[in-house]
Amino acid sequence: MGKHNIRLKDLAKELGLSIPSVSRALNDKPDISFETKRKVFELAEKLHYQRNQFAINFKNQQSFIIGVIIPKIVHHFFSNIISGIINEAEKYGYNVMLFQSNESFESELKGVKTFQKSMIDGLIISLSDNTQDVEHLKHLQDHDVPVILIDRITQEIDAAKIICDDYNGAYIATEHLISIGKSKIAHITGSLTPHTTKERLRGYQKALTDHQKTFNEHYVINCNLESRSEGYKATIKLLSEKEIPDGIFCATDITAVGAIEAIKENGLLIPDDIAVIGFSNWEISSVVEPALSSISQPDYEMGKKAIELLIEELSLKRENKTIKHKTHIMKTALIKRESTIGKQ
Amino acid sequence: MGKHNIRLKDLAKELGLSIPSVSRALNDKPDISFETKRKVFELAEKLHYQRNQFAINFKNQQSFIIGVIIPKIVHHFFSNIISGIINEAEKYGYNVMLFQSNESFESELKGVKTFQKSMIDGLIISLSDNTQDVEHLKHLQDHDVPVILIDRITQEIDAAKIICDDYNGAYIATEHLISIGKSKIAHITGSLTPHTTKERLRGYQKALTDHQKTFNEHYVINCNLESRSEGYKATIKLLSEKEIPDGIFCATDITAVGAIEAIKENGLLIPDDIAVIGFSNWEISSVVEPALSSISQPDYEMGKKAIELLIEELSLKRENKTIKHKTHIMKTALIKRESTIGKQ
DNA sequence: ATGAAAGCGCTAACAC
DNA sequence: GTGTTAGCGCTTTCAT
Repeated sequence: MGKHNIRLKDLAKELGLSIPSVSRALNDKPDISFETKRKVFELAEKLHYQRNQFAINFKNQQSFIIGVIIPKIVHHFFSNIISGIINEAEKYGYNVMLFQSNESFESELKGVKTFQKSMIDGLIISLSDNTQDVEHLKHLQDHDVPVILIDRITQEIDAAKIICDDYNGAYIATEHLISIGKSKIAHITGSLTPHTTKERLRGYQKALTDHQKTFNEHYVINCNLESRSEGYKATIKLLSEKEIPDGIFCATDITAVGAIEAIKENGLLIPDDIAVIGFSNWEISSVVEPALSSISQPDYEMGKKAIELLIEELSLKRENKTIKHKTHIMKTALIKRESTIGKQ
Repeated sequence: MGKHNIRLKDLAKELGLSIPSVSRALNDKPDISFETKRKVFELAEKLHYQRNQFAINFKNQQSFIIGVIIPKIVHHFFSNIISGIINEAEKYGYNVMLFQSNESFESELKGVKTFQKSMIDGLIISLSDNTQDVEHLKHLQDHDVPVILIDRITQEIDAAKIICDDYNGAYIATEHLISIGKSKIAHITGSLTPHTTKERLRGYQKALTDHQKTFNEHYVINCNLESRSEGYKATIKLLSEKEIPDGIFCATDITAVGAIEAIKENGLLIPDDIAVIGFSNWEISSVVEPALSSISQPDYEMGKKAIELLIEELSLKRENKTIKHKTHIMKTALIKRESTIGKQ
């Protein structure tokens, strides 16, 4: 900000008052005469006085900035989370500083470090896929900065966590396929390092066994979950099985789009021959043909909740109370579309 | 950040040195003995000393924070811009504070104000659709905070601007329709307040006249550009014209998806009966059937360029040189898909 | 090469 | 009610 700004000093001189008196007036303290207050406000208004926040932050050792680190911004799920975070943070007077790790652990590390330099009051982070070590987060905690983990969590650290119920989402997705009469259900998944994919696999398996369907390990295919062509290739592989599946639960919508492509190309009908369901309920799921059934995640609400938990910890900290870190599990929902229930 | 942090004072006492000496050592100043430097660094390392950035910001009256305000985060175009901004800002050691106006002028105003309180070093902003007045931005400039306008710009203020060539994008889109033999070309657009839609309309018209096609004002339909169903409705209206168009240029991809839906429902063939082209080249454009031709915008690069311009102005400011605000126009590109050229 | 003193703008503690 | 003093942590003169 510019240097030639009005300071308390200037107001004080102009009014023949002391600096603290002007400060008191502007901060609406009780022990100051109404008349002085009026004069001070008047002049401050006239000269467009603006508090120097640097001085205040320095004095209070508080920035009113919340740091947010996510793997990537250009992603429906994460941008919705951010949206929730920003809108909610504003209500509490907090600003949001954003950084993306691009799924790189080194980058994440760097982000935490620069945030620390910027003296953030708290951190909300969704770990990169390549993050194993969480010393950087513990280090923040040691410096009294609350850390909230969101979606991409880890059990390696004692902190507040927000996840959506990937297990249950996968369970109801699989159960839905069973409910429409499918029994040979495949699962396209990705790296099983992240908590989310692990949980989705677990939900899928549990739904199968709960409904006396056999779990066939040939039916679980791993691929890059961000890529449509990978979903396509994975499905081609499934179609080459001696017994081809009659239902596919994909861990992401984009792979499901690839799956649909592959199935149609092979002259099979969706959902009659093979039903498909995705996960995340992106915009594309209603655009693809047939429209894709999916599991919706409460992304925006997760962001909102993250701020709530952070604000809570922040105020507990302020009162020097002990903090019991909470874990919030948020509900997913089944969105039925043509790829499972056909044209209605 | 925590209160119980190590200060220069602590290091100084421990080493029997003065505070300035320790400061000099840590800042690697020339006028300090190598031996002292070594000792200081050693102890700093051992005690995990961390500069108090609040003090430094206070002293320098600089935050190394860049504020970014965009209409909405959950939007392919804007999230890509942000991505470019953040990745590029990092290279220069700047952090990015993000805010969304949700297309509300009041909200935008509030965002600028809280950013100002957070002492941002510069602002990159894409105006809300409802912003007419730009006093809030001029006010920032008065306080020596450079402002960069991106995509949603205005001529009401003298500041650096980054836009993509909407005019030319619309021109080549329309020309492309003409080149595949279409002559009755409609345009689905939205509110003409924003610079972007105005330019797209202008490019469309120019391409028509340049190629001796008649401009029919019934062929220009206004609707909400964010909504697929609005695109659908607009197209239905076009299909009720006594002479229905053989090509539609939609100002956004999502309306184009609605258009495709309407055309298919009416038993017409794409592109044979009616060709469709969108604008922005979202992810959905390659998922819809037929795949949608579109105009791609260099969103990520626009974000990157915004930082470059900002950094440039910032360093000119530092040297007290006069700043000549630049306007950067970035190229769009034609992406041909089935909706205009059919299956190849 | 090092220390002493001053100051960034503000607020809280202490006087009167 | 208002003024005086001090201090947040750091850097930058100015001495020596």
